[in-house]
Amino acid sequence: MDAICKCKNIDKKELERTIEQQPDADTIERMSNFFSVFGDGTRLKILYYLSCQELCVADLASLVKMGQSAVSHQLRNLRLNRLVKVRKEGTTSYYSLDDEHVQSIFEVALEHINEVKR
Amino acid sequence: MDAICKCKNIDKKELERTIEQQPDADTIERMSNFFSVFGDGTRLKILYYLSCQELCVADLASLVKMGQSAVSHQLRNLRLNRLVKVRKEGTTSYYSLDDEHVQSIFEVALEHINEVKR
DNA sequence: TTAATATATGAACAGATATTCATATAAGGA
DNA sequence: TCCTTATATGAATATCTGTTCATATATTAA
Repeated sequence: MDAICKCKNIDKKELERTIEQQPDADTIERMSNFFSVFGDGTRLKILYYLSCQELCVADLASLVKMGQSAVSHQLRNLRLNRLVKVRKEGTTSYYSLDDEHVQSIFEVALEHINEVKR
Repeated sequence: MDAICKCKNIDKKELERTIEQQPDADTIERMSNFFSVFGDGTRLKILYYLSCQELCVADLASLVKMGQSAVSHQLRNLRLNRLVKVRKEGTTSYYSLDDEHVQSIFEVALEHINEVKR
């Protein structure tokens, strides 16, 4: 503990609790991975559009003004992270949200950026 | 609109509303930027430790098991994004959280990754 | 079967990002 | 003043990530 805390003014009892209760490496990795998914404009737009209604790849591509391939890659990312799901009908794939947390995540982020508006 | 929606089964009235109400480019950029900050394990750990108590750079470095420089760079990032603030005392800098959303953000993320546990 | 359409995916490339290293700044003590 | 300590920061580097391009797969129509 001495090796860890060289500063005065630090509550060492509190620090012990902090270390005991710290999230394990796996949790940290899952969390950072989860947030990284939201850390890209294209994916945010896709999630926004899908929060309104189910849409096919071609429509999403024209909505986000990006190539079909790029959108398809991003949808794969979102699918692997369990944020969207697919429904196939003939050759077209209809995507929709697969997580009810997306809305609340968006709300907290909007609160933050609105407070920080410079 | 025809150029946008080539698929059947799409509610075009809803699509119009979706486009009208879509967040502007600036908002999208701020949001993705905000989430990117949380998309890194080192920063997540720092935020966790600071959610327990104010800490100096050296202590944070030994807690996250990383060099002083790396931590300092990340603290700068967090500071620029208004997530932490500094208090100087002599040569040491004490960092603490500067945003009450951090807790709620963490909670939503934990809910998600706990549901997705594979 | 052949052609057309919708989507998926591997490879390549460009741009972004985290860490390290070296060094600068700045305060306090000897 | 000189030395030590705590932190900050610019540059370099290695890694990661998003997009594009080319192509594969699969379904439907002719």
